[in-house]
Amino acid sequence: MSPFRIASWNVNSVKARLPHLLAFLAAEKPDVLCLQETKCLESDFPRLEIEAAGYRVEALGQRAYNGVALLSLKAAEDPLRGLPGDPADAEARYIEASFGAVRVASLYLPNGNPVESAKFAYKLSWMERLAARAEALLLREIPFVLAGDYNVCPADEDVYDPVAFAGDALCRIESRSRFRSLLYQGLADAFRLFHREPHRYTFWDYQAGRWNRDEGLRIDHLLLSPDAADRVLDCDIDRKPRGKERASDHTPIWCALDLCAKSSRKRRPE
DNA sequence: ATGGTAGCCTTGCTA
Repeated sequence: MSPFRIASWNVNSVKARLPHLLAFLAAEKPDVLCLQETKCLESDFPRLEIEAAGYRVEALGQRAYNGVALLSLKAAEDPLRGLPGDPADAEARYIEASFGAVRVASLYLPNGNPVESAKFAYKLSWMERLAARAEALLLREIPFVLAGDYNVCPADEDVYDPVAFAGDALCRIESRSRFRSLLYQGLADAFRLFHREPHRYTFWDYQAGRWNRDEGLRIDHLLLSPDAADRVLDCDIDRKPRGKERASDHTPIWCALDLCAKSSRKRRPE
């Protein structure tokens, strides 16, 4: 059986990016594509065009900002819309569903700038809710992937100018320590399982020619549960979509899982 | 050099 491929892409408006999105689906044919910053209500989602390309749509949206979705060749099962832990949080930043044996989340973590504002506190509390969700999923002992725009550069080597970004919410120690906590819980940063080199980015600001100078940030991540990490075959960043005209400021990251592989992982006792 | 760009049912906000 061929590998199960999962990609994640912050498209910065699914309507503005529809031609590039359809081209990516046709060229790469991922089993699941996680989208962030769709920036539209579910009722405005370009569902017909995506379904005509052979993909199912599970979306959580709001007007103008945020918005996440799961596009998949096979139907999503048992979807969860919204990150648990705060009933007052109305921002459309998390959607999760099962696709056969693997569970996948598409998440758009709050940016958190400026750090003096309530936005930073919201970011940190959102990360703690994500950790709680990860713990609940880990107890299931299933392969799962938490994919998306984390708005966290895990280390200085993931930033083109770490000095300039030292105080930025994407690089602050509070953000990095919470990201590391997810790893200490048992999740694996899929990209770093296969690539040790510094300065590999997933985002380049539209301003100041950052793309042409390859001055970017690594903020889009695929975090794998132990049972997913046991089965991962490869992971990489696909820079091609960022080089197009009218591109998103982010480019896709993907991984391939061998779901037929047996895990040798010891189960927790009953 | 306090700019620059892109997308949003916009005239500022978010990134």
